[in-house]
Amino acid sequence: MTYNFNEIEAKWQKYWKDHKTFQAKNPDTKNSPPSEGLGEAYYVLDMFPYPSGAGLHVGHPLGYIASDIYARYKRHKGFNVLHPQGYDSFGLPAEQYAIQTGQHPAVTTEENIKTYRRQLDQIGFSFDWSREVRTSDPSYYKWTQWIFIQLFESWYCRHADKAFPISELVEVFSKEGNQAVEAVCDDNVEAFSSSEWNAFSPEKQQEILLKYRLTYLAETEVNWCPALGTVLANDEIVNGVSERGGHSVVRKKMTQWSMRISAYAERLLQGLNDIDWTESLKESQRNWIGKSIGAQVEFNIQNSEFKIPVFTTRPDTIFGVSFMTLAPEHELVEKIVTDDQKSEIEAYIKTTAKRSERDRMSDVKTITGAFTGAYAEHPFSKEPIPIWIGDYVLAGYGTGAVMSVPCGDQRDYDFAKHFNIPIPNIFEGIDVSEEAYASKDNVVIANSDFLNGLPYKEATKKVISELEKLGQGEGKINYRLRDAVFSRQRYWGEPFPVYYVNGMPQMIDKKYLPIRLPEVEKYLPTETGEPPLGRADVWAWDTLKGEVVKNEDIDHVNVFPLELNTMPGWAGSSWYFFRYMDAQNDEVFASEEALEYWKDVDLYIGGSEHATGHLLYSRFWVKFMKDRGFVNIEEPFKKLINQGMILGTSAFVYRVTPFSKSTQEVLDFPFGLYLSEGVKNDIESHVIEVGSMNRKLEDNSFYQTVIMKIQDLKSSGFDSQDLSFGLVPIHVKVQYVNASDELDIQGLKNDNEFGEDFKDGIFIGESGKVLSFGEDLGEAFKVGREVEKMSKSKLNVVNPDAICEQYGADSLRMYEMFLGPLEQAKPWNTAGISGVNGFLKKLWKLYHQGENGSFYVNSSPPSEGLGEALKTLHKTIKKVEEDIESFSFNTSVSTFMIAVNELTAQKCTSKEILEPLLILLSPYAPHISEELWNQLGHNESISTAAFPEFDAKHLVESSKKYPISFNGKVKFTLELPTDMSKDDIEKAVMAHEKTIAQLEGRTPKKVIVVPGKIVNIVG
RNA sequence: GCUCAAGUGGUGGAAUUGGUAGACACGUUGGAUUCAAAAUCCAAUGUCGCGAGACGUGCGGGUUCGAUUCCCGCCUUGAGUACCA
Repeated sequence: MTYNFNEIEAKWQKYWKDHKTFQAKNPDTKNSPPSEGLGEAYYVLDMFPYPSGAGLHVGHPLGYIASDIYARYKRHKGFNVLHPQGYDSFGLPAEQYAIQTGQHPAVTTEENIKTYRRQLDQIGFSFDWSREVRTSDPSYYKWTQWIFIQLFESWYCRHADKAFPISELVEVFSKEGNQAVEAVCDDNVEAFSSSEWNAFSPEKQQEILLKYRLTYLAETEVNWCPALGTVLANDEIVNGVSERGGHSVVRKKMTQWSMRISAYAERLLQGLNDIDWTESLKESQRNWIGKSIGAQVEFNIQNSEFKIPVFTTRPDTIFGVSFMTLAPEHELVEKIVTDDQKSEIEAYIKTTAKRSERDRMSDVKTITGAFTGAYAEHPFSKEPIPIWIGDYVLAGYGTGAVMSVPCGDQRDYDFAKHFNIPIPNIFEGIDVSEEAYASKDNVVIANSDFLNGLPYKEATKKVISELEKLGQGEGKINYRLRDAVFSRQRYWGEPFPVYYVNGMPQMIDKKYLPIRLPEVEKYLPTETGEPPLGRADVWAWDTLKGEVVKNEDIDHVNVFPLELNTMPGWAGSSWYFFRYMDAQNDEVFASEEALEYWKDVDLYIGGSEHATGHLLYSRFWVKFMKDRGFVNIEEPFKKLINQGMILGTSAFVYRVTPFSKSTQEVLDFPFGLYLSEGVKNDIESHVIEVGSMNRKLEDNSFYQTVIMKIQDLKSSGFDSQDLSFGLVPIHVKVQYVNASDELDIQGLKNDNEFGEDFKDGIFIGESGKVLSFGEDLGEAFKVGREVEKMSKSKLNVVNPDAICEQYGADSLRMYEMFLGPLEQAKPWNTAGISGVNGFLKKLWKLYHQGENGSFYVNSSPPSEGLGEALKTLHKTIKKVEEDIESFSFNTSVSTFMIAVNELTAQKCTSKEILEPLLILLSPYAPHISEELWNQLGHNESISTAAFPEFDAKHLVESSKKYPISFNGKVKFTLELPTDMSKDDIEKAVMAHEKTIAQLEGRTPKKVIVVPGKIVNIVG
C-alpha cells in the first residue's frame, strides 16, 4: 500500500464535512451560565480575506495554517475551540470590475467566494463553516448599520471617560445648558444656557447635537480623485496619482461622515499595555496615536487682529524663541504677509506645493523658507518675533505653526543658521555654537526672566501658569490621531441608514434594518459628481410606511432622500469577530450568553499591514460597544501575531540585446538569444558562436536569418567597434523551473500565455552549447533567481491547487511551516517541498512495515527494547508542545523528521509509540494522521484525542558526552556519567591522555567545569 | 531624517537563561538498484589545506574561562512613517 494523498485527503475532508467535526459548541441561549459540558472556550481567528478574483496563492494560507495548527492543538488539549472563517466581501476591486463589465459586484463576489472556499477546503482547515459571515450579506450589515446608529446616538463624556446615550446629554442641556458638560466635541461649539437650549428650534438643536455625536457630518479636506469619483486614502496615492489607474488627485472639501475616534485616543493608548501583541506593532499604534504633552501658546501678531496658536512640548524654552514658522499652507499666511514680501512668499508656496510630503519629510538637508514680513509679539518680553514660513512645518499636525527655538531644536537651529536668524542661548552652561541641545535632562534655564535657574520640569509648570494668567496659553495634551472619515463615494459598501430632512441627517428606526443596497444601472458616479447611489431610482425613505420607495415620491414631508455615500471597508471588519460567536442570530448581533462565553479573541493571526487601520478601528468600536453595554470586553484581540509575507523566487533568462556603444541605442534584433545563468558573462563569444553555426545548420533558414542579422548589423554601415551586447533579464514562469534551477525550454515555448515570445528563441546552455528547440542534448539551461514580492506580473506566483495536486495538502501545510519562523518574511521555492513530501512517505512506511508494505503496528504490551523509542517519542512530545506554545512551527517540522528518522532506524512497530505520535502530528498533517489513526482501529476522528503527556523519566541519561575545550575551543569529547561530581570530572579530564597531549606539559591556570554542560581548560 | 525589524554554508533555516555553530531540509557530488527512467536507499558536502591543522555567524572594538547570543560604535537590507515641534 502506498501513500495516496489525493485519495486520503479527499476522504477525510468529506468525513469532517459530513460529521461536522469542527463545529464549535455554543452555550444555550436561554440558560444562564453555560452548561458545564461545554468545556473551556478558546477562540482562534484569522483576519478574514477579501475574496479577490485572482484566488489564493501560496502566500495567503500561511497564517491560516498556523492558526489551524493552534486550533487543532487546543482541541487535543480539551478546549471547545471556535475557529471560524468568512469574507470581507465589500470592496473596490469588485466594483472596478463591475464598472468595466457591468456585472453586479454581488455576482462576481459570489463567484470569487466559491473559488476561495474550494481552495481553502482542499488545504484541510478545521474551520467551523456553519458560522461563516460575509460583510456584504444584508443579514450581516444589518448589524453594521445598527452599530452606526448607536454611534450616532452617543456622545463622549471626558469626565466619566466613556460614551453615553445622546438622550442623556439632551436632558443635561435642557436642565443646565452646556457650560458644565465636559465632552469630546467639535471645536466651534458655542456656550448656551438651559433656557437658550429650550428656546432653540429643533433644527438648531440637531445642529448642535451633531457636534457632540460619536459619528457626525463634517466638512473634511479629502484626496478627491475625479476619474474614480471617490476619495482616496493617503496610501492609495502613489506619486501624486491614484494607485489604481494612475489618475490625478486633488484636495477638495467635502461633507462626510466622521468617526470621533479621537475621543478614545488615551484609552487606545493605555489599552496597549494590557494586550499580548508584538512590541513593534504596539509601537506603530503608539506612534499613530502620537501623544505629546506640552502647552498651547497664543502669539499676538503686531498691527493685526490675528493670533497664531502654536503647540509646543517645550514651553520652558519660550524665551529662546527667535522666530516663528508657519506651514506654507497655513491659512494666516496670506492674511499677514506684507506687500514687500508677497511675491517671495507666493513663489515659495508655489514651489513647495509641488513637493510631496514624503519629500519634505525625508529631505532634511535642503533648508527652504521665506519671510512673511510680519512680526508676532512675545507674550512676556513683548519683543517682535519675525514670522517665517517653511515646509519643514506640516499643516496637518497641531496648529500648523511652530514657535521656533533654535537653541533647543535641531531643525529650528538649521533653519536659523541658514537664514542668519539669531540663536539666543537659554541653557546654563551649554554650548550651542555647533548644534542645538534638545535634551530635557540636565538642563537649567537661563536668560529667561522669571524662569532663570529652573530645570525643565519646574520651568514648564511655571511658564504654563504665567501664560494662563495672561490668557495666552494653557497646558495641553496633543494627539496625532485624527477623526476617521467614514464616507465612501462608492457603490459596493454598506448603505447608511440615514435620510435627510432639511439637510439634517435622521436615523432610520432600527426596526427597519437592514437598509439594502439599491439597484443601479451603472456603478459609476453620476454626471453631477454624486456617488453611484445617486443613480438609484428607488432610494428614498417613506417615514409613514417605513420602507424604501421611489425617488419620485420624495415630497420632503413624509418621503425624504436617502444618504448616497456608503461605508468604508473597515466598517464591517471592525466587529465581525463578535458575529462569529452567534452568527445566525437575527434578534441581536450576538446573544449575551455567547458573548459572555466566548468573550474575546484568544489568538488573532494576520498581516502587519493592518497595524494602524483595522486593528485600531476594531479596538475603537469595541471600547465604544463596551461603554454602551453591548459587550463586556475592553480589548478584542488578547494575543496577536503577524505572519510574515511569503515572497516569490523569480526566475530569469538573459536575453542578448545588441546596442550601439556610442548612442546607447538598442538595435533591432528580431529573434531571442537567451543565455544560461552560468555563461551570461561571456555574451560576445556566444553571439559569435551562434553566428558561425552556418556550416552545420546551412539548410535551416532560421539560423540563416540569425547569421544575416548579425552580419547586417556589422556591415550595414555600422561601425563594428560600436556594436556591443547587453543582457536583459526576462521573467519566466517559475513552474518551468525544476529543483536544480533548470529551465524546461519545451514547456516554456508551449506556454499558452507567453510561449509565442520564446518560440523562435535560441538558448545557450550551461556549457555554452546551443540548445535547439527543446531537444535533449544532455545539456542544462539554468535560470537566474531572485527573491521578489509574489505577484502575477513577476510570473512567480505559485498556486496552492497545483501543490495540493502534486504533493498533497499535508505536504503544503508542513512545507509552509518548514520555510521558517512564522513572523518573518521568507521566499517560497517549490523545489524544497520534496523534503516534507519525502518525510510523509517515510512516515507512511513506518506504519506499513508488514508484508508487501501492508499496515503493521504491534499492539502487544511494551517490550523491553522500547527504551530508545520511548526516548524518541517523549523528546518529540516535549519539543512539539513547546514549539506550538511559542508559535515556532518550523522547528516542530524538523522535530517530526528527526523522530521518524530515528523510529525508522529503530524499526519501531509498537502501537505504544506510533499511536501518540499521530496525535502530535495531526495538527500539522491532519489527513494522513486521520487515515493512520483509522487504520489503528479508531472509529472516531483523531481531532479530539487527548494530547500525549510528556514524561521526563524517559529522557534520563546515565552519561553525557562532555565537550572538552582548551581556551574556549573544543578539542575532543569525553563521555562521563551524569552524576559525576565536579571534582571527579576535573580529575577524569585532567588524567585523559588527550588532555595531556593538548597541554604539552603546561600547567593549566584554571579549569572550568560546568556539570552537564562543558569543561574548559585555560592555560 | 525618525521608528521598528533583520544580517549565520550554494539555498531555506537551527542553536529557547552565554556552554560542541551549521540541527532538519533543498541543492550538489559519488555510489547501489534499474534494460532505462522515475522512485528508493547509502555516503560525502562551511572555507582553506594532501595532512596535522587553521579560519569561520555583516564590520570594528569590549565584557567573559567561554559570545551567533550581552555591551559600545559602524555598515547593509527590509518594513512603517505625518520632520509630531
